[in-house]
Amino acid sequence: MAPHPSGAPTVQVIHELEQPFPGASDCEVTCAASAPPSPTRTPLDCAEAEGDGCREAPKRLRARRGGRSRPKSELALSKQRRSRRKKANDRERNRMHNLNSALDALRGVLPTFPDDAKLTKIETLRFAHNYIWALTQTLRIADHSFYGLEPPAPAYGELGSPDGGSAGDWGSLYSPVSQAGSLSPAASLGERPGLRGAPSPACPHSGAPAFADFL
DNA sequence: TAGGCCATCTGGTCCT
DNA sequence: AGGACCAGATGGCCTA
Repeated sequence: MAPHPSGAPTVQVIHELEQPFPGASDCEVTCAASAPPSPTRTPLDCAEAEGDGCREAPKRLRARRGGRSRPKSELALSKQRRSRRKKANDRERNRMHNLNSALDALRGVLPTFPDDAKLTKIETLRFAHNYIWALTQTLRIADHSFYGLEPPAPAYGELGSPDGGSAGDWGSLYSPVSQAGSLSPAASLGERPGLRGAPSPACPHSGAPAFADFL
């Protein structure tokens, strides 16, 4: 279901899975920077072709009027502007690649089947949110049963899962418990044919190794 | 064909 | 001044 942009540059994340927070290093950003020119059209080209279209006009006037020093010709300024824009575009592209790398790393540690369709960005975030919540609940319950204590009051809000599922219920990760507009990954996963048949609620991870395990 | 998802560009804003 | 971050716009790809 989730689209796999064929033209888009592939993000390498395998090595990052071993890092606490992949993509955090500037080196990596720099490395990514040398990658892939845009596979699609570049509006910059259009802008260049149009020669700083009418959108730029007011700013140009401002620059001309307010310039403390204006040793540069219009041509030089235009060149400088384009150069700066190009650099900003590169940085923005790298920033987004970096963000996607982190997202891919996150996908890698979430319990899904290898042949499942790739989680979309929003699904990944929602799933991670619930997954963390469920793990927390499990830990808490295990803790208290070990010490023979009464189950504690829910820590996350008053009751239930972040999405409104029942507390401590692994199934809440995978079953559609959410109301419309909730953050539940389950809801969206349930809607996706490729993602049906979730891991066993009793042991989510053992039944579904992360993608990274198969790489 | 419509709708979802995505990558990219772009201009604005804030921060260093 | 320059970089980071953000949100809006745009267009491509894919699936139902």
